[in-house]
Order: sequence, then C-alpha cells, then structure tokens
Amino acid sequence: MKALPRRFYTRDTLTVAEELLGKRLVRHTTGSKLVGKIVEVEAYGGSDDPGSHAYRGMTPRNRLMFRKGGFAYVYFTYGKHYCFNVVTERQNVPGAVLIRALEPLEGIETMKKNRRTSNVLNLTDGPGKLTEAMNITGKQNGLDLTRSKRLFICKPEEKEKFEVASTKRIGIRVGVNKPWRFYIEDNRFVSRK
DNA sequence: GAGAAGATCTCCT
DNA sequence: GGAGATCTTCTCA
Repeated sequence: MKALPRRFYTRDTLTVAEELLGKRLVRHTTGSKLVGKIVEVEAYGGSDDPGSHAYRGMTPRNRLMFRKGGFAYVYFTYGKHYCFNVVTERQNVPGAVLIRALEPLEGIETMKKNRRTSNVLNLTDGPGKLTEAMNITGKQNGLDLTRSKRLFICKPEEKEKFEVASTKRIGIRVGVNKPWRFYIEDNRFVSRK
C-alpha cells in the first residue's frame, strides 16, 4: 500500500484521469479502513473549459485547482453533497479529476452504515455518494494525497485488465461537448451507462 | 447585500 | 421520469 508519487499527478489532466481508473482509493478513519476501486472519473480544466470551476480564474473556492498535482479538492454543492477531486498539472496550471464512482473493496459494512443502506450497489455509484460512504468532507480539502496516511491513492497489488470508455460529462450545462468522462466498461458501479 | 445557479441524491408518481 | 431539498459560492449592483 504505497501512495502514488507526486509525478503521477503533475501531468496532463486527461492522462491522469484515464490512468486513475482501476487505482485504489484508501481511507483510514478511527477504527476503520475503507478501500474502493476507482471506476469512473471526469476531467476538468481551466480557461479552456467552460464546465470547470476554474474557467473564470482563481476564486477562494477553486484555488486548490491551481496548485501542483496531488492535493485533494473537496467542495460542497446542492446544499447536501461533497464532491472529491484530485488536483493535477503543475503549479499555477488549473486542473482536477472528479472521482465519480468507486467499487467497494474493503470496509463495506462501515460504508453501509455511513450511507444508511444495505444495498452494496447504492454505496459509491455517484460523486456525492462515495464521499458519504468514505467519510470525506470539506475537512479533507487541501490534503496532500502523496503524504497523508488517512487518505491516499495507490496501485492495485496485481495488474488488472479492463476496457476504458469515454463519454460526455454529466450534470453540467456548459462544456458538455468535451468527451472527458472515463469509466471502466462493464463495471456495475459506474453511475450511468 | 441580494439573487441565481449548482460537477447531486432521494423520494414520489 | 420529475421535482424538491438545502446552502454555499459567485456575480453584479
């Protein structure tokens, strides 16, 4: 269980997005260890991407997107939900990858408790759901994923084979033409087909 | 300081 | 398939 190094994140956002598929998101909280396989992501850019928070430049909320890659960018939306992003690119180049869905691997009972449901398929198949299942909130905003012991991303122990599909992004009104959503084909935990 | 929209989820029909 | 929940953030006056 070794966290991915800084150089994994400080690259082109689309490359990082695609390569995050199949990786493990690891969350340690008091008394529990939660692990999920990343099965669906979306890439967000800067001034070239109207769908991105960073489209109009830096604001207090999106400043994390301008940092060097490897940090967590967590924001609150719709009055109810947190969304978890991984910052990409070099310092001062905005970019982030939204984690949209996970396949639960460890700590499933804790996730069920966090989500108040017994349906495994309903635990982490959406950006607002997986943050609740993994106990990720605004407190994790700005966390360094290459150094933290409580929240990080690592490679699977054995390499897995899968097909990657890409489509338009979901839930945004502008910038919908970009095919910047990636997911693992035939995985049951992907939020939408 | 006000108003509108939002990278969503759940419940209802 | 559709609307309501619910509150933060941004924009503009």
